[in-house]
Amino acid sequence: MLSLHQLRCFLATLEHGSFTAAATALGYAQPSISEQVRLLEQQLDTTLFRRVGRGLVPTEAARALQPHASAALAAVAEAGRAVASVRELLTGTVRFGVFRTARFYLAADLVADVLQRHPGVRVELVGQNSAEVLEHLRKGRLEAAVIALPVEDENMVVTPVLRDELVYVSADPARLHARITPSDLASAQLVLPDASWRETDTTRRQLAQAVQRTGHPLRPRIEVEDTETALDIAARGLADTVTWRGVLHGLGDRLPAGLGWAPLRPAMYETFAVVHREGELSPASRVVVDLVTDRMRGLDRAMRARTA
Amino acid sequence: MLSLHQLRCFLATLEHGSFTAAATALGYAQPSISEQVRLLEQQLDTTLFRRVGRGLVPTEAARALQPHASAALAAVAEAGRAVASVRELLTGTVRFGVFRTARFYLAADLVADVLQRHPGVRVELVGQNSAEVLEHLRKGRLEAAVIALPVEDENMVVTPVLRDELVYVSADPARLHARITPSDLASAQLVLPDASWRETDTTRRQLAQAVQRTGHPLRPRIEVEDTETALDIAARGLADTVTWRGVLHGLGDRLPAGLGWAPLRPAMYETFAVVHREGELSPASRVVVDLVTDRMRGLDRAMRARTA
DNA sequence: TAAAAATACTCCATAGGTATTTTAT
DNA sequence: ATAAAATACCTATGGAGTATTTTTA
Repeated sequence: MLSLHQLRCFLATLEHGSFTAAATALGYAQPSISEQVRLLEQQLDTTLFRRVGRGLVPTEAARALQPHASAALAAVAEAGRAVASVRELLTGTVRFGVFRTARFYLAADLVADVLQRHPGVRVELVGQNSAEVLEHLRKGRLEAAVIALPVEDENMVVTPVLRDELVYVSADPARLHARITPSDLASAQLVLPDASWRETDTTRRQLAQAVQRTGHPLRPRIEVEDTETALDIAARGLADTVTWRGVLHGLGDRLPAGLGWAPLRPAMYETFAVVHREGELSPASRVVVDLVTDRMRGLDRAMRARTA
Repeated sequence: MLSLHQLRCFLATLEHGSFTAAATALGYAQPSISEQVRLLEQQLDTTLFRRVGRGLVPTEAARALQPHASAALAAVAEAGRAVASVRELLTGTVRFGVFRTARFYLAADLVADVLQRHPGVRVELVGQNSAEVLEHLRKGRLEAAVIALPVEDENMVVTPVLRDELVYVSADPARLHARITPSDLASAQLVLPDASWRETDTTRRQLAQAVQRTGHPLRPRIEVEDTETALDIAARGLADTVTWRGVLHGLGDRLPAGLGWAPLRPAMYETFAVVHREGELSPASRVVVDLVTDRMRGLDRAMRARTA
């Protein structure tokens, strides 16, 4: 089969007019070049240079070959550049898995950070739910992510970055007087998010377990997908809900008016961690992992400070 | 340096999703493929496939590489096709050297023959004079030609194909009564072609030698480049000229009216030969060489028959 | 348990070198 | 006599194989 090396030797010979000159230009010995061209001629079953005296004259076949040989070498050079440009984060896509409510914690700031450092890249933050994202990590479709623990997989590198507390949210101040117990939850009219993931979602399972111990099932009156929808419904007084302090913190003054919150007792926590497979991370993922770790840890400190 | 083989292995792996499948498709053993991809990754300093479980997941770098790898392979395939197409005379240029008056012998028929057999090719019939064409052959700029002898070069394969006789041409029947001797030539008012080549042209030299022996120089009254111009001038009665019987034969009824001819005594001959360098001829030249040899030999027989 | 990648190793083709010869200017 | 290609021969790299081990679904 033809080789790029043969084409390189051929083009150098064509350009410089002799094997000797081509050899000098390419940094080889003359016999090496003439051998490569000979092989090329053999494989193409044609003469590329007439050996006339001590010179070479390109044939018609050589003229026909030239542009395609150049194109092949150019494509390979371009291939190298394209890969380098992805490697150096000048182009390409940076993909990162996130838990659904990550937008309340990282919001657009993460994307802004990435784009500022690497203006050429595309960014994809994917993930509907921690369990789903973990599955993507396992299958190799995602390289790294920030999700809720637990992650029971010894092939994953898990770096906890933020511990958050679950709180009870209601539009009715009366319902917020006391600290909320599992039996309060069992009797409450609740609206809960993550309808599609209720079986696997870790928060749901924690809640369900706590309520279960009171002898009652966890039966939310309303189920929706989105946390903000649940908060909107709670703000209308249609039901109460449960969410992370980090969400309320992240929403800030965009929190629907009239809502208040109270802690659960016993307290329920969720820990978020940056997770990726063992082994080398791509430069792109490395960048996002570092940024997310920083941001989430900073947020963790900020929230703990507010509690203290 | 990157190799086409690596790119082929990479693309097959990308397409089939595993080294094993790629190896089967390409007809190699699995370790050979994974080794090639490993080398490619090393040379590009990037990971192309994440080894996840017993499967492979292409990275962003792999996606960036793919189109360029395909382009390189396509260019190489195209290179092979282009060369083959020249080799098979489907495209490309057929170049052949001819003496200046060849058009009277071969005319457009040769070109018609070539184009009929090989409709895709370009044809170039080049040459102003046998001496110039021989120089082109020596320098390798031409592969084959039909020119006037002598060809004194042991590296050339010389195949005589037609012997032609020089004749005296005049518009004045009185000057054609006798057979023309060198002293007649010496005293005649002559128009001769090949003005630019008078030093090297073999016919000129033959004529000059014969006239020289009478003690006079050959001093044509008029010199032009083109044979037909010389004949036109002769037809106007401005001077007599000398040309080949083959020219008159080739012109047929396109010979300017009023011209007649007479043989020279002693007779002077010129032999035309197909000439090419020793060694393999390209298929294109082979075709033209064969066609020209056939046509010229046929013409030679026809002209001898007319003389007998 | 099955399927795929990785590893270890052996073998051989070939790229590349040096030295020399041939050829043509 | 010079400059270039061709030839001869040697070495080392690396591509391809088989056999085996490791990993994971």
